[in-house]
Amino acid sequence: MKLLLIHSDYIEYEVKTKAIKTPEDTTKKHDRFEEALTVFTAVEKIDEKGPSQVVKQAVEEITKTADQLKVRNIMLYPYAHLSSDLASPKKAQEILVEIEYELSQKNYNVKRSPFGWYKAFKISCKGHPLSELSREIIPGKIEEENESLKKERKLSSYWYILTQDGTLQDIDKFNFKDYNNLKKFSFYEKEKSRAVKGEPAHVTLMKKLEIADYEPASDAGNMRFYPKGRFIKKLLEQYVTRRVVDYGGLEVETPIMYDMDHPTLSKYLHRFPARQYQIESDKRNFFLRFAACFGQFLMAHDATISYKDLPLKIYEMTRYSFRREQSGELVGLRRLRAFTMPDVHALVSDMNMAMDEFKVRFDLSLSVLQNIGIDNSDIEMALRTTKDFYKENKNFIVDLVKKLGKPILVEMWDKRIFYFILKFEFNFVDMSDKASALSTDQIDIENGERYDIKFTDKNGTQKYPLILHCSPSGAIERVMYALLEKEAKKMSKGEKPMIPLWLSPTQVRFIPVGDEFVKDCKKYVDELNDVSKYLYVRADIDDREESVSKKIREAEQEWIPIILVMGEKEKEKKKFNPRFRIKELGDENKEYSIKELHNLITEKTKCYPQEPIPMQLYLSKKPKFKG
RNA sequence: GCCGAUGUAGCUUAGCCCGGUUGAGCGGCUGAUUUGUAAUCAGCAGGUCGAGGGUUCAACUCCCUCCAUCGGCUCCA
Repeated sequence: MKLLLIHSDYIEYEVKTKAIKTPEDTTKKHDRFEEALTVFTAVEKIDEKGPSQVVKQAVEEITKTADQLKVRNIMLYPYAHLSSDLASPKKAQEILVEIEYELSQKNYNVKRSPFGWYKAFKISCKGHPLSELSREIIPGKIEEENESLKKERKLSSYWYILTQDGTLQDIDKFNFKDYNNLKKFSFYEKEKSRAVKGEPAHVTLMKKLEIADYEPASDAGNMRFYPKGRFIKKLLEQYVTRRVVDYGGLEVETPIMYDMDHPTLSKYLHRFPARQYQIESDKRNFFLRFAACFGQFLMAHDATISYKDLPLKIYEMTRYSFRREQSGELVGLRRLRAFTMPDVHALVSDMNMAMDEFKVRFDLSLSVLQNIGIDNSDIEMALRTTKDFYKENKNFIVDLVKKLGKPILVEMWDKRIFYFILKFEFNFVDMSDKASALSTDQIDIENGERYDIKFTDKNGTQKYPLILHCSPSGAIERVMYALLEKEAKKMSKGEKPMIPLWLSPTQVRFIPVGDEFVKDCKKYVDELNDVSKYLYVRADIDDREESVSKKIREAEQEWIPIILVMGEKEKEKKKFNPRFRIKELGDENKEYSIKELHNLITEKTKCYPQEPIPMQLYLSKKPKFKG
């Protein structure tokens, strides 16, 4: 709804001719109001979604202004020309009558000029700074509708556990004995003594390891990343992007903000009006994207696509996507208001192609997570679909469960409520028994048409494609959260935590026993990187004037995977007795030459992105970002 | 957003119940030590006690409001 409020000496009108087919009945052809706040109003299309909300917000705005101006007289004046996207006359009139009623209940003297007529009017504006105000009202939460949607979903939603052999069991009947995490995920149940655990494990770790931190100068849920955190995030981004490009994704870049009034977007947008950041720029309003869908769909809308081009895969690593989650929901790297999200859509011709592609992307997601360092035992799968789809495609679905190799949670609806017909998620269950989705893929059967995306089929006819939405890893920050929580679990069992070798900012630390060995360390660091110009071994040197044991202690606390002490012995033999953080890395009782260490490391990291060390070579020149 | 808890130096924290010039460890700086596989020693600097208001002769301490963080709830296309 658009409002134009004018503090007037008087407002006067005269009814002339009909402006619409069935205008409001009126006997009064002429009226005048002295010392009134004249409120020109235009009810818009989107107001129809939440009429009661709009009335409430409009009344608030009007009374606020009236009280400020100390005015008791209010003239409501329908004025269609304030907007180009008007509500139906019937609805508009209802809303205006409702506003009139509410205002009169609050003891204002209210007049309303008749709806649907051309009128001549005269107005005298007082002209002081507050005398002319315009307001835009967008219905807030569409509460009633959300409620009913929720209820409907609850009523028609059924929960099962599906095992590899294809048995579908009611969730209450399933024996969870060997499936503790699935149980936690399925019931999201509370364990006995959870009182006052302090902040989540990964939050403590992300600060301690100088990965990421809260930024008080920004909005909550917008993080700062220190050099080490940025580095880990960069490598994850690169790795996921590489895998999607190998799969055939065409990487694009699209804007982070979009016009709220764009006809296609606004429909989609107003289903979830309370969730975006909004930006006002000149006279236009923009929202920050909450997914990569818009940009890619708008691009696909303008593209010329043949059936031969399908499946067509479009990809973007969104830095960032924005969602204004409720403040209480935000936690560390798990749930943010600004996050980095890989999003690959696939346009397909029909359901058969959709299902084939779904399988491919299922494998891709599983493999991406595994290679990152999150394997099958760390995740629980959920699958959501309708009863009919399940019945018709049972074998297809059971095949997915076989691939995962353990039972999954299934949610089924009587009829389709959302835009997708089939969706899978891989969920991570953390130290506090919270579950969060990582990878996901959906078969969307609505948005091809909604965005008017077309392809030409064999016969030359134009068709709407189905669209798959996939994030093969989930949000990158959330992947970091999962990796940290996974290590926290290890720590609680008394095991040493470690960032996967390919992600460790420092892989090797040299500790010279005295000043005179610093230059030898430098020589070896260079040697480690001279073997190949395409493979990096990230090494640094602790040249500070501290005791050897203190330097080792600190390297251990920094989770450095390989620690090498450099002294007379090593200089002579050209061999090291490394401290390996975990036994999978190497044998502590063996001596290693630089060449052997190089091979050991690159063997484990060569299929991952290669980047040099993101920090100073010498620890004496490294600042502390935290603590 | 709702309910509860917390906020003291860059970090971790003592003091607050019962009002009377904030105390320490780590880190930083300076000096000594030149170190062989998880903390070398000494000195120095560093605090509008989250912000604003109130009560009081006097507030880190008691009261109110706000902000931030944590936990729970709700929520998570």
